[in-house]
Amino acid sequence: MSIDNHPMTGRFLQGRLRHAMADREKDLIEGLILKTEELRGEQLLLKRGDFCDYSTMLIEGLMLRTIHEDGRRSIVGYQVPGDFVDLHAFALKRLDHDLMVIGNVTVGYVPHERLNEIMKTESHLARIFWFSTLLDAAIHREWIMKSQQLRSMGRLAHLLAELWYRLRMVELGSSNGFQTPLNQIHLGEICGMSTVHVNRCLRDLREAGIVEFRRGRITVLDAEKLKETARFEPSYLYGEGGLSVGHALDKGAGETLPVRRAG
Amino acid sequence: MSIDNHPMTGRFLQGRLRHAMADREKDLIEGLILKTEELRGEQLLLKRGDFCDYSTMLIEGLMLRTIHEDGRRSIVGYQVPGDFVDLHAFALKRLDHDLMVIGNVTVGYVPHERLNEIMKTESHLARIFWFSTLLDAAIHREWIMKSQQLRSMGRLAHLLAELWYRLRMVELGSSNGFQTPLNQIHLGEICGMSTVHVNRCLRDLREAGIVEFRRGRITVLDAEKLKETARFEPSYLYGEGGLSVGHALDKGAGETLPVRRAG
DNA sequence: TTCCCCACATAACAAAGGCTAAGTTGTCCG
DNA sequence: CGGACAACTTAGCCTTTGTTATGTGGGGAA
Repeated sequence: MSIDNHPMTGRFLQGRLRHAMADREKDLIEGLILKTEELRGEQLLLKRGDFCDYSTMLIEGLMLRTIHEDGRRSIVGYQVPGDFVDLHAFALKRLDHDLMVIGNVTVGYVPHERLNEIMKTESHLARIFWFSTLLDAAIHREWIMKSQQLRSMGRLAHLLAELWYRLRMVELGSSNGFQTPLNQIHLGEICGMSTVHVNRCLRDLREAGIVEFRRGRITVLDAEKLKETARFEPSYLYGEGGLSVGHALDKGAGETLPVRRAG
Repeated sequence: MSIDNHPMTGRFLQGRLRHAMADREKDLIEGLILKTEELRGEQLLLKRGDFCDYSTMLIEGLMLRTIHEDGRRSIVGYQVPGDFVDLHAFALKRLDHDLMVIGNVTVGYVPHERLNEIMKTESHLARIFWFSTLLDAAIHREWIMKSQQLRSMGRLAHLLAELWYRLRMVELGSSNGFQTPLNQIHLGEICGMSTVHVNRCLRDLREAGIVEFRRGRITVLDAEKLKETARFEPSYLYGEGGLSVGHALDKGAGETLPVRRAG
């Protein structure tokens, strides 16, 4: 297994830039976690606007980024195990959205003072951390594009495909599906559609032999059709072999290529 | 005027954290720009997946972040003067989307080797740069929420309200409107709706006495109604007086508050 | 076991928005 | 001054999606 010997942070950037970190750096990250906490059910972890001088690493379970407006909730992102969830808070100090946990969750807390110390001396790690926050932004952009281009069934399929892919990147989920604490209301809050319509689309996906949702258990019936329905193209997740190949953050990579322009 | 004596970068983080930078730091940033270029019309500046070892500061005009899929174009973000456009490329090295210029644009190029040098010695500036990329992510999240919560007229109103606000943050636009190179096709590509429907919504907005779009000239007829229709709440832009008050990136701010949790 | 509750499921109607197909207007260019 | 072109405008029809209402089913608590 590749969760190596880091029980808390072994999934951090797994499948992406984990290979670009030296063992010494992985140890440093592991040492950042001051304490861990187990939570269950659906609860608020951090509220929009709260001052915050620690960050959170998600160790087990699922977390949601939510925004409440006019009494209605939106889910603008989610995080899977291994994600450094609110590294944002380190640079922004106040979040523009809420963080919620859902299901059975284990989180690790990282005080910003420890991060500060490390960032001063470890410039490569600082870049890695920055990189990891930019991954979230890339996912945001994909969501924006999908909301513009796909009808509801495609958006729903895309969410399921992405979730499956992200879980498998960190060695969760299986080749024929995965488990999730999300219900149909959550799916609607993520895809921007009514619960009734989520249900309609799930029925269509099931009857088309693509994917089945049953009380938190997602069974992928036809991975190829799912990918097609969702127009899922995972390069935006910057996995190994994708856009990040030959990445400048790799251990010891030089940066000597000349400036060039496209077009 | 507050564009101070930095002709290229004087708008960088204006209205947000510019006040948190020392004059010495502003000089450093100004010195980053190797050369500038003027462009006009609608053209591709950087293509998805291209390797890239410089970043771009937008000095004048408008830039778009676009993603093409199945022959259809999506606009997933835009930048206004003063924005450090693809600082992302510094950390990611390859972009997951295209960058386009539109209208009459002046850009400044910043080689990554210069950025590298500065980041090593100037940890405060490094944090400022990180902060500025997180601002883009916050905007992405707001767009996601708006796409989930608002119908087409609201989304269109939100775009116009945000653009107006962001331009005014950097002392562009006026109290009753602004000029933009965007046409109704672009508006549709941003809001995820057909051009025909953009036109319908613009008519509705005009007839409701809210805002008027006429060949690149936006006239705000009733700022209050616009804000209301768009449910526009600008705190996500982290302007002065908003979420970033008492910000830890302020010059010389200490970071001594205790860890606390919300909820 | 039985009840209760929450998540899931379906139907019928209404509203929003996509698509096609024409116009119309303004601007630039010869 | 007239033609060409791009941006804008409107109408009509049809699909997608929201809304309201109501029914079903399975798991946990008493």
